[in-house]
Amino acid sequence: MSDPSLSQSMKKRILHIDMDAFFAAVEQKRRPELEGKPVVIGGQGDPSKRGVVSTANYEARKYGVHSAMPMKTAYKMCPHAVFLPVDYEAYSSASVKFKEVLRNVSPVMEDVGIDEAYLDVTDIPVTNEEITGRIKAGIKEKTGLTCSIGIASNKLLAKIASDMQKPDGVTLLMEADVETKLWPLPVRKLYGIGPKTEEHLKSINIETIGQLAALPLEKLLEHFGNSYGQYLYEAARGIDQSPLVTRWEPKSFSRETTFQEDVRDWQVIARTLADLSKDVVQDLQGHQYKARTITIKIRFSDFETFTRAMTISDYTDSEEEIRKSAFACLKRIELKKKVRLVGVRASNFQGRNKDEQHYPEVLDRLI
DNA sequence: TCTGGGGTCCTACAGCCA
DNA sequence: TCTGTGGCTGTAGGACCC
Repeated sequence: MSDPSLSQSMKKRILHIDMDAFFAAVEQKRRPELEGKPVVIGGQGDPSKRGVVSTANYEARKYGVHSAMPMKTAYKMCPHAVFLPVDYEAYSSASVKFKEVLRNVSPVMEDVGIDEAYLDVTDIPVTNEEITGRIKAGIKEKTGLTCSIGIASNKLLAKIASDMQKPDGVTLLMEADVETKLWPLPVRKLYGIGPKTEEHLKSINIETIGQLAALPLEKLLEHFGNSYGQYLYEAARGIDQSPLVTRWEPKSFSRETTFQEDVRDWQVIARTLADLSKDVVQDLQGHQYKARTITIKIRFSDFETFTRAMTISDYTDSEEEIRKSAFACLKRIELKKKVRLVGVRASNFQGRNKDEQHYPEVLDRLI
Protein backbone atom coordinates (compact mmCIF):
# COMPACT_ATOMS: atom_id res chain seq x y z
CA MET A 1 0.00 0.00 0.00
CA SER A 2 1.38 3.43 -0.87
CA ASP A 3 1.72 6.14 1.73
CA PRO A 4 -1.38 8.38 1.29
CA SER A 5 0.39 11.47 2.58
CA LEU A 6 3.05 10.97 -0.06
CA SER A 7 0.58 10.49 -2.92
CA GLN A 8 -1.37 13.57 -1.85
CA SER A 9 1.65 15.79 -1.76
CA MET A 10 2.90 14.60 -5.15
CA LYS A 11 1.47 16.71 -7.97
CA LYS A 12 0.52 14.54 -10.92
CA ARG A 13 0.65 15.45 -14.59
CA ILE A 14 -2.15 13.67 -16.43
CA LEU A 15 -3.01 13.96 -20.12
CA HIS A 16 -6.37 13.11 -21.66
CA ILE A 17 -6.03 12.40 -25.37
CA ASP A 18 -9.24 12.45 -27.41
CA MET A 19 -9.26 11.71 -31.15
CA ASP A 20 -11.23 14.28 -33.18
CA ALA A 21 -14.52 12.94 -34.69
CA PHE A 22 -12.68 9.62 -34.76
CA PHE A 23 -14.87 7.31 -36.88
CA ALA A 24 -15.59 10.04 -39.42
CA ALA A 25 -11.90 11.01 -39.56
CA VAL A 26 -10.87 7.41 -40.32
CA GLU A 27 -13.47 7.24 -43.11
CA GLN A 28 -12.37 10.58 -44.55
CA LYS A 29 -8.74 9.52 -44.46
CA ARG A 30 -9.36 6.44 -46.59
CA ARG A 31 -11.95 8.13 -48.82
CA PRO A 32 -10.58 11.60 -49.67
CA GLU A 33 -13.66 12.35 -51.78
CA LEU A 34 -15.55 12.84 -48.46
CA GLU A 35 -13.38 15.86 -47.63
CA GLY A 36 -15.53 18.92 -46.84
CA LYS A 37 -18.80 16.95 -46.91
CA PRO A 38 -21.02 16.24 -43.91
CA VAL A 39 -20.46 12.59 -42.87
CA VAL A 40 -22.67 10.65 -40.46
CA ILE A 41 -21.66 7.21 -39.21
CA GLY A 42 -24.02 4.88 -37.40
CA GLY A 43 -25.97 1.62 -37.43
CA GLN A 44 -26.03 0.02 -40.85
CA GLY A 45 -25.38 3.32 -42.60
CA ASP A 46 -28.99 3.42 -43.79
CA PRO A 47 -30.92 6.35 -42.29
CA SER A 48 -34.24 4.69 -43.16
CA LYS A 49 -33.45 1.85 -40.71
CA ARG A 50 -33.29 1.68 -36.92
CA GLY A 51 -30.04 2.85 -35.40
CA VAL A 52 -28.34 5.86 -33.86
CA VAL A 53 -25.48 8.12 -34.88
CA SER A 54 -22.08 6.96 -33.58
CA THR A 55 -20.09 9.93 -34.93
CA ALA A 56 -20.86 12.95 -37.07
CA ASN A 57 -18.03 15.03 -38.51
CA TYR A 58 -17.81 18.76 -37.86
CA GLU A 59 -19.59 19.64 -41.15
CA ALA A 60 -22.59 17.47 -40.12
CA ARG A 61 -22.57 18.88 -36.58
CA LYS A 62 -23.23 22.34 -38.07
CA TYR A 63 -26.70 21.03 -38.98
CA GLY A 64 -27.34 19.87 -35.41
CA VAL A 65 -26.45 16.22 -35.97
CA HIS A 66 -24.76 14.63 -32.95
CA SER A 67 -23.95 11.20 -31.59
CA ALA A 68 -26.74 9.12 -29.99
CA MET A 69 -29.29 10.83 -32.25
CA PRO A 70 -31.58 8.46 -34.21
CA MET A 71 -30.34 8.03 -37.79
CA LYS A 72 -33.81 8.97 -39.05
CA THR A 73 -33.63 12.30 -37.21
CA ALA A 74 -30.10 12.92 -38.52
CA TYR A 75 -31.40 12.37 -42.05
CA LYS A 76 -34.18 14.91 -41.53
CA MET A 77 -31.67 17.49 -40.27
CA CYS A 78 -29.04 16.87 -42.94
CA PRO A 79 -30.42 14.84 -45.87
CA HIS A 80 -27.44 15.60 -48.11
CA ALA A 81 -24.94 14.05 -45.64
CA VAL A 82 -23.02 10.89 -46.55
CA PHE A 83 -24.34 8.09 -44.29
CA LEU A 84 -21.95 5.23 -43.59
CA PRO A 85 -22.12 2.02 -41.52
CA VAL A 86 -19.84 1.53 -38.50
CA ASP A 87 -16.66 -0.34 -39.49
CA TYR A 88 -15.19 -1.33 -36.12
CA GLU A 89 -12.32 -3.26 -37.66
CA ALA A 90 -10.98 -0.18 -39.43
CA TYR A 91 -11.37 2.03 -36.34
CA SER A 92 -9.79 -0.58 -34.05
CA SER A 93 -6.74 -0.78 -36.26
CA ALA A 94 -6.31 3.01 -36.15
CA SER A 95 -6.92 2.88 -32.38
CA VAL A 96 -4.11 0.34 -31.86
CA LYS A 97 -1.74 2.63 -33.76
CA PHE A 98 -2.58 5.75 -31.77
CA LYS A 99 -2.28 3.93 -28.46
CA GLU A 100 1.12 2.60 -29.48
CA VAL A 101 2.26 6.19 -29.89
CA LEU A 102 1.00 6.98 -26.38
CA ARG A 103 2.65 3.93 -24.79
CA ASN A 104 5.94 4.97 -26.31
CA VAL A 105 5.62 8.29 -24.47
CA SER A 106 4.63 6.78 -21.10
CA PRO A 107 3.83 3.18 -20.07
CA VAL A 108 1.24 4.40 -17.56
CA MET A 109 -1.79 4.56 -19.84
CA GLU A 110 -5.49 4.03 -19.20
CA ASP A 111 -7.49 2.88 -22.19
CA VAL A 112 -10.91 4.56 -22.38
CA GLY A 113 -12.78 3.02 -25.25
CA ILE A 114 -11.66 3.15 -28.82
CA ASP A 115 -10.80 6.84 -29.24
CA GLU A 116 -9.55 8.14 -25.88
CA ALA A 117 -6.90 7.46 -23.29
CA TYR A 118 -5.32 8.94 -20.18
CA LEU A 119 -1.56 9.12 -19.87
CA ASP A 120 0.38 9.74 -16.66
CA VAL A 121 3.47 11.74 -17.63
CA THR A 122 4.41 12.89 -14.12
CA ASP A 123 7.80 11.21 -14.35
CA ILE A 124 8.64 12.23 -17.93
CA PRO A 125 11.15 15.08 -17.67
CA VAL A 126 10.05 17.23 -20.62
CA THR A 127 7.81 20.28 -20.97
CA ASN A 128 4.10 20.17 -21.79
CA GLU A 129 4.83 21.68 -25.22
CA GLU A 130 7.39 19.01 -26.02
CA ILE A 131 5.30 16.11 -24.84
CA THR A 132 2.06 17.16 -26.56
CA GLY A 133 4.00 18.03 -29.70
CA ARG A 134 5.56 14.57 -29.70
CA ILE A 135 2.15 12.91 -29.24
CA LYS A 136 0.42 14.93 -31.94
CA ALA A 137 3.23 14.39 -34.45
CA GLY A 138 3.37 10.66 -33.68
CA ILE A 139 -0.38 10.19 -34.09
CA LYS A 140 -0.38 12.24 -37.30
CA GLU A 141 2.45 10.15 -38.68
CA LYS A 142 0.99 6.74 -37.76
CA THR A 143 -2.69 7.42 -38.52
CA GLY A 144 -2.90 10.71 -40.43
CA LEU A 145 -5.41 11.93 -37.81
CA THR A 146 -5.59 14.75 -35.27
CA CYS A 147 -6.40 14.68 -31.58
CA SER A 148 -7.16 17.10 -28.77
CA ILE A 149 -5.21 16.97 -25.53
CA GLY A 150 -6.05 18.14 -22.03
CA ILE A 151 -3.35 18.54 -19.37
CA ALA A 152 -4.16 18.70 -15.66
CA SER A 153 -3.29 17.30 -12.26
CA ASN A 154 -6.05 14.69 -12.38
CA LYS A 155 -8.22 12.72 -14.82
CA LEU A 156 -11.40 14.71 -14.20
CA LEU A 157 -9.82 18.06 -15.13
CA ALA A 158 -7.74 16.59 -17.98
CA LYS A 159 -10.90 15.25 -19.61
CA ILE A 160 -12.71 18.56 -19.33
CA ALA A 161 -9.62 20.33 -20.68
CA SER A 162 -9.35 18.13 -23.80
CA ASP A 163 -12.90 19.15 -24.73
CA MET A 164 -12.19 22.88 -24.44
CA GLN A 165 -10.37 23.40 -27.75
CA LYS A 166 -11.52 20.93 -30.37
CA PRO A 167 -10.41 19.91 -32.88
CA ASP A 168 -6.61 19.61 -32.73
CA GLY A 169 -6.19 21.66 -29.53
CA VAL A 170 -4.05 21.51 -26.41
CA THR A 171 -5.47 22.89 -23.15
CA LEU A 172 -3.80 23.22 -19.79
CA LEU A 173 -6.24 23.35 -16.88
CA MET A 174 -4.60 24.16 -13.56
CA GLU A 175 -6.26 23.75 -10.18
CA ALA A 176 -6.02 27.54 -9.86
CA ASP A 177 -8.19 27.83 -13.00
CA VAL A 178 -11.13 25.98 -11.46
CA GLU A 179 -13.05 29.12 -10.49
CA THR A 180 -12.53 30.99 -13.75
CA LYS A 181 -12.61 28.15 -16.30
CA LEU A 182 -14.56 25.28 -14.71
CA TRP A 183 -17.26 27.05 -12.75
CA PRO A 184 -18.87 28.94 -15.66
CA LEU A 185 -19.44 25.64 -17.56
CA PRO A 186 -22.81 23.85 -17.57
CA VAL A 187 -23.03 20.96 -15.10
CA ARG A 188 -23.37 18.51 -18.00
CA LYS A 189 -19.67 19.02 -18.78
CA LEU A 190 -18.74 17.16 -15.57
CA TYR A 191 -18.00 13.47 -16.08
CA GLY A 192 -20.76 11.46 -14.40
CA ILE A 193 -23.53 14.02 -14.89
CA GLY A 194 -25.95 12.76 -17.51
CA PRO A 195 -29.38 13.95 -18.65
CA LYS A 196 -31.22 12.75 -15.50
CA THR A 197 -28.89 14.44 -13.05
CA GLU A 198 -28.81 17.57 -15.20
CA GLU A 199 -32.61 17.68 -15.01
CA HIS A 200 -32.60 17.04 -11.26
CA LEU A 201 -30.10 19.86 -10.73
CA LYS A 202 -32.08 22.20 -12.94
CA SER A 203 -35.16 21.55 -10.78
CA ILE A 204 -33.23 23.04 -7.83
CA ASN A 205 -31.94 25.94 -9.96
CA ILE A 206 -28.43 24.59 -10.48
CA GLU A 207 -27.18 24.96 -14.05
CA THR A 208 -23.45 25.68 -13.84
CA ILE A 209 -20.60 23.86 -12.12
CA GLY A 210 -20.02 26.98 -10.00
CA GLN A 211 -23.60 26.88 -8.72
CA LEU A 212 -23.10 23.19 -7.94
CA ALA A 213 -19.90 24.01 -6.03
CA ALA A 214 -21.83 26.55 -3.96
CA LEU A 215 -24.15 23.84 -2.59
CA PRO A 216 -23.31 22.53 0.89
CA LEU A 217 -22.32 18.87 1.11
CA GLU A 218 -25.37 18.03 3.25
CA LYS A 219 -27.70 19.22 0.51
CA LEU A 220 -25.95 17.10 -2.12
CA LEU A 221 -26.04 14.02 0.11
CA GLU A 222 -29.74 14.63 0.73
CA HIS A 223 -30.53 14.88 -3.00
CA PHE A 224 -28.14 12.31 -4.46
CA GLY A 225 -27.19 9.83 -1.72
CA ASN A 226 -23.86 9.37 0.03
CA SER A 227 -21.70 8.06 -2.76
CA TYR A 228 -22.86 10.20 -5.67
CA GLY A 229 -23.43 13.26 -3.47
CA GLN A 230 -19.84 13.12 -2.25
CA TYR A 231 -18.63 12.63 -5.82
CA LEU A 232 -20.50 15.73 -7.05
CA TYR A 233 -19.19 17.79 -4.13
CA GLU A 234 -15.59 16.98 -5.04
CA ALA A 235 -16.00 17.01 -8.83
CA ALA A 236 -17.45 20.54 -8.77
CA ARG A 237 -14.22 21.64 -7.06
CA GLY A 238 -12.04 19.85 -9.59
CA ILE A 239 -11.02 17.25 -7.01
CA ASP A 240 -10.39 13.73 -8.28
CA GLN A 241 -7.97 11.24 -6.78
CA SER A 242 -8.91 8.27 -8.93
CA PRO A 243 -5.86 6.43 -10.24
CA LEU A 244 -5.23 5.44 -13.85
CA VAL A 245 -6.50 1.91 -14.45
CA THR A 246 -3.73 0.28 -16.45
CA ARG A 247 -5.03 -3.30 -16.26
CA TRP A 248 -8.60 -4.32 -16.75
CA GLU A 249 -10.59 -7.56 -16.50
CA PRO A 250 -14.09 -7.84 -17.97
CA LYS A 251 -16.92 -8.45 -15.49
CA SER A 252 -19.55 -9.45 -18.02
CA PHE A 253 -20.13 -10.26 -21.67
CA SER A 254 -23.41 -9.43 -23.35
CA ARG A 255 -25.12 -9.35 -26.69
CA GLU A 256 -28.36 -7.57 -27.56
CA THR A 257 -30.20 -6.77 -30.71
CA THR A 258 -33.03 -4.47 -31.70
CA PHE A 259 -35.39 -5.90 -34.29
CA GLN A 260 -35.92 -3.82 -37.42
CA GLU A 261 -39.66 -4.19 -36.71
CA ASP A 262 -41.20 -5.07 -33.36
CA VAL A 263 -41.89 -8.79 -33.01
CA ARG A 264 -44.84 -10.68 -31.53
CA ASP A 265 -43.89 -14.22 -32.63
CA TRP A 266 -42.29 -15.86 -29.56
CA GLN A 267 -40.50 -18.38 -31.78
CA VAL A 268 -38.57 -15.53 -33.42
CA ILE A 269 -37.76 -14.17 -29.95
CA ALA A 270 -36.61 -17.61 -28.75
CA ARG A 271 -34.46 -18.16 -31.84
CA THR A 272 -32.85 -14.73 -31.39
CA LEU A 273 -32.20 -15.47 -27.72
CA ALA A 274 -30.51 -18.75 -28.73
CA ASP A 275 -28.32 -16.93 -31.29
CA LEU A 276 -27.33 -14.26 -28.79
CA SER A 277 -26.52 -16.94 -26.19
CA LYS A 278 -24.24 -18.57 -28.75
CA ASP A 279 -22.38 -15.28 -29.30
CA VAL A 280 -21.98 -14.72 -25.56
CA VAL A 281 -20.60 -18.26 -25.18
CA GLN A 282 -18.09 -17.58 -27.96
CA ASP A 283 -16.93 -14.51 -26.04
CA LEU A 284 -16.62 -16.52 -22.80
CA GLN A 285 -14.70 -19.32 -24.46
CA GLY A 286 -12.54 -16.95 -26.50
CA HIS A 287 -11.47 -15.10 -23.36
CA GLN A 288 -11.36 -18.27 -21.21
CA TYR A 289 -13.98 -17.22 -18.69
CA LYS A 290 -16.82 -19.18 -17.11
CA ALA A 291 -19.91 -17.48 -15.69
CA ARG A 292 -22.55 -18.33 -13.07
CA THR A 293 -25.15 -15.61 -13.67
CA ILE A 294 -27.19 -15.35 -16.85
CA THR A 295 -29.42 -12.30 -17.38
CA ILE A 296 -31.82 -11.66 -20.22
CA LYS A 297 -33.28 -8.33 -21.26
CA ILE A 298 -36.56 -7.74 -23.05
CA ARG A 299 -37.61 -4.30 -24.25
CA PHE A 300 -41.19 -3.93 -25.46
CA SER A 301 -42.38 -1.68 -28.25
CA ASP A 302 -43.28 1.05 -25.73
CA PHE A 303 -39.67 0.95 -24.45
CA GLU A 304 -40.68 -0.70 -21.16
CA THR A 305 -37.68 -2.85 -20.29
CA PHE A 306 -37.41 -5.92 -18.07
CA THR A 307 -34.45 -8.01 -16.98
CA ARG A 308 -34.54 -11.47 -15.44
CA ALA A 309 -31.49 -13.17 -14.00
CA MET A 310 -30.60 -16.57 -12.65
CA THR A 311 -27.48 -17.80 -10.91
CA ILE A 312 -26.60 -21.44 -11.43
CA SER A 313 -24.63 -23.65 -9.03
CA ASP A 314 -21.50 -24.11 -11.16
CA TYR A 315 -19.46 -21.82 -13.40
CA THR A 316 -20.04 -22.67 -17.03
CA ASP A 317 -19.15 -21.77 -20.60
CA SER A 318 -21.45 -24.46 -22.05
CA GLU A 319 -23.72 -23.19 -24.80
CA GLU A 320 -26.50 -25.60 -23.84
CA GLU A 321 -26.47 -24.58 -20.18
CA ILE A 322 -26.43 -20.87 -20.94
CA ARG A 323 -29.18 -21.15 -23.55
CA LYS A 324 -31.35 -23.18 -21.12
CA SER A 325 -30.82 -20.59 -18.39
CA ALA A 326 -31.73 -17.79 -20.81
CA PHE A 327 -34.93 -19.62 -21.78
CA ALA A 328 -35.78 -20.21 -18.11
CA CYS A 329 -35.48 -16.44 -17.58
CA LEU A 330 -37.59 -15.73 -20.66
CA LYS A 331 -40.41 -17.87 -19.21
CA ARG A 332 -40.62 -15.46 -16.28
CA ILE A 333 -41.57 -12.52 -18.53
CA GLU A 334 -45.11 -12.26 -19.82
CA LEU A 335 -44.87 -11.48 -23.57
CA LYS A 336 -48.06 -9.47 -23.78
CA LYS A 337 -46.73 -6.72 -26.05
CA LYS A 338 -44.60 -6.63 -29.19
CA VAL A 339 -40.90 -7.00 -28.45
CA ARG A 340 -38.38 -4.47 -29.69
CA LEU A 341 -35.10 -5.73 -28.22
CA VAL A 342 -33.71 -8.99 -26.83
CA GLY A 343 -30.43 -9.34 -24.94
CA VAL A 344 -28.34 -11.94 -23.07
CA ARG A 345 -25.61 -11.29 -20.53
CA ALA A 346 -23.21 -13.59 -18.69
CA SER A 347 -21.55 -12.33 -15.50
CA ASN A 348 -20.26 -13.44 -12.10
CA PHE A 349 -17.07 -14.87 -13.57
CA GLN A 350 -14.61 -17.42 -12.44
CA GLY A 351 -11.47 -15.63 -13.64
CA ARG A 352 -8.76 -17.18 -15.76
CA ASN A 353 -6.03 -16.23 -13.33
CA LYS A 354 -7.83 -15.99 -10.02
CA ASP A 355 -4.75 -16.95 -8.02
CA GLU A 356 -2.32 -14.92 -10.07
CA GLN A 357 -1.49 -11.54 -8.57
CA HIS A 358 -1.22 -8.66 -11.04
CA TYR A 359 0.76 -5.52 -10.31
CA PRO A 360 0.28 -2.41 -12.37
CA GLU A 361 3.26 -1.50 -14.49
CA VAL A 362 3.75 1.61 -12.41
CA LEU A 363 4.58 -0.59 -9.41
CA ASP A 364 6.97 -2.69 -11.47
CA ARG A 365 8.97 0.44 -12.09
CA LEU A 366 9.00 1.43 -8.44
CA ILE A 367 9.99 -1.98 -7.01
C1' DT B 1 -41.81 10.26 -33.43
C1' DC B 2 -37.64 8.66 -32.21
C1' DT B 3 -34.74 6.40 -28.90
C1' DG B 4 -27.90 1.06 -30.71
C1' DG B 5 -24.79 -1.86 -28.40
C1' DG B 6 -21.49 -3.15 -24.93
C1' DG B 7 -20.07 -2.19 -20.81
C1' DT B 8 -19.63 -0.47 -15.34
C1' DC B 9 -21.33 0.96 -11.03
C1' DC B 10 -24.85 2.06 -7.63
C1' DT B 11 -29.12 1.50 -4.97
C1' DA B 12 -32.95 -0.80 -3.06
C1' DC B 13 -34.92 -4.72 -1.57
C1' DA B 14 -35.72 -9.59 -0.36
C1' DG B 15 -34.37 -13.94 1.50
C1' DC B 16 -31.32 -16.61 4.21
C1' DC B 17 -28.54 -17.44 8.12
C1' DA B 18 -25.90 -16.91 12.38
C1' DT C 1 -39.28 -20.44 21.12
C1' DC C 2 -39.59 -15.90 19.50
C1' DT C 3 -37.67 -11.56 17.96
C1' DG C 4 -34.23 -8.41 16.44
C1' DT C 5 -30.07 -7.41 13.98
C1' DG C 6 -26.51 -7.40 10.72
C1' DG C 7 -23.95 -9.50 6.96
C1' DC C 8 -24.07 -11.74 2.67
C1' DT C 9 -25.95 -12.96 -1.76
C1' DG C 10 -29.00 -12.57 -5.49
C1' DT C 11 -32.19 -9.84 -8.19
C1' DA C 12 -34.09 -5.76 -10.65
C1' DG C 13 -33.73 -1.39 -12.28
C1' DG C 14 -31.52 2.93 -13.31
C1' DA C 15 -27.85 6.16 -14.64
C1' DC C 16 -23.91 6.83 -17.00
C1' DC C 17 -19.94 6.24 -20.32
C1' DC C 18 -17.98 5.69 -25.22
